[in-house]
Amino acid sequence: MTTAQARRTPADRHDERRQALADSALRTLGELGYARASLREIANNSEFSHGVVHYYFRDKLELIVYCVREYKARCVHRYDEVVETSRTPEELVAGFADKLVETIVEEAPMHRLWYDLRSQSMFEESLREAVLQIDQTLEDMVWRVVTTYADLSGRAPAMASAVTYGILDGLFQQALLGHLCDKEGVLDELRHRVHDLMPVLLT
Amino acid sequence: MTTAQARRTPADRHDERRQALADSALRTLGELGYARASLREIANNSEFSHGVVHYYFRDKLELIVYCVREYKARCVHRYDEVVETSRTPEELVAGFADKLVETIVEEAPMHRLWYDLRSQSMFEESLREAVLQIDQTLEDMVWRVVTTYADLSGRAPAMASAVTYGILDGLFQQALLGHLCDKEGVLDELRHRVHDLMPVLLT
DNA sequence: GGCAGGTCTTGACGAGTGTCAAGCATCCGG
DNA sequence: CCGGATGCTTGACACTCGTCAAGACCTGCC
Repeated sequence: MTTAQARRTPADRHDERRQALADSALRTLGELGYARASLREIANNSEFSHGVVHYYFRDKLELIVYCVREYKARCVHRYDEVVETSRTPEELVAGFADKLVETIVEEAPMHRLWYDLRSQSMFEESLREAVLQIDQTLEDMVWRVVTTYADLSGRAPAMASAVTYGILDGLFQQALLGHLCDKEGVLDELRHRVHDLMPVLLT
Repeated sequence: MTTAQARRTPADRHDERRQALADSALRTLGELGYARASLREIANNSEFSHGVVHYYFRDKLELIVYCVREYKARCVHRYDEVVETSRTPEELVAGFADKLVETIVEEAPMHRLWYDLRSQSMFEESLREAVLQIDQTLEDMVWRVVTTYADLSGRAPAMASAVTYGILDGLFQQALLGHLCDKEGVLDELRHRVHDLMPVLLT
């Protein structure tokens, strides 16, 4: 029936457009934030007109949650390569720290959107489920880094997964804010802090 | 001239009303967040009507920045008593951890507002000055706790002030989100985590 | 009392919002 | 070549927003 037999079934086309729309939305959301990104603005930054949103999504919230889940899926394996290729603890720490800095430089809009949404979820219950799910995914991602680091070091993580994530997330958020405020040296500081901190995360 | 000689000079009355309006605004902002707290809603939760805002404040932004600065002034000495009365490191850690938990329970709306504003400042430049200033004040507050803890322990802080703040802020934010999402045991976890973490913050 | 002055309410404005229905375009099977 | 379904645009709706001007209220002084 619906198995992928033909080149491009109508349903595929539908999903493609949905995806394209979500991509545009994500760009606009990263630029303006959750509150100020209107559907008209989102549509303006895409190849569609403002009415089409309700053809592919029930309402604004469904669009945004879809976007953010997509972002999650795209972002969650950002550190996998570092984890897999590192052969020494020093190599992993260096790779991890560099990747964090690179993330801030290249994906600042996406990540300020994430912090925006997480803050909004403290007010809007309808966002909480998606936010908690994504937060868990990020925690798992960090945990993969730290457990690998522990293995390479022949030691064990000193703290629970959530604590480790909370700490690193705090530092990352601080650096992101500093970077967006044009504070000098914030990226190098983050790199050094990660280097200093990682050993502390093991027993 | 303008010295406080009379019972209540007109200028005083003016400031009192300004303050009362700011208090109402702060309550509404804590309830709805930065984006959804309209001037009408703020006025509804006060003894005034919606037009009066522009009598006491130039515009919405001036009102909000005024509110948040007031909040800062009110909140910045929250841990002073713990710092001043503790005679042993254990006492200080326990008092600090309890106070953090108490803050989440009693002042959750104010603090989600703070995180909301800090996120918004990543998008709106007009908020950054105030946000950075408040962030620094919070960092100083945490630093007072940690240096006192170090003194009582006869040791020295292991990390820079900003790192220490970033770490604790990360954990606090995580606990606040969990608390607002009705996650069980989140407050006790925070308490234990602070107990575990504080020794790590010293050399 | 009456008349300023500051204080506050009311109502309106234009701009912007999410949503949706009606209609145009485009494509595909007959 | 046609006709219907699908995809998309346009325009309108009901609403909310920040802002401000016009006037009412109120208070205190002559």
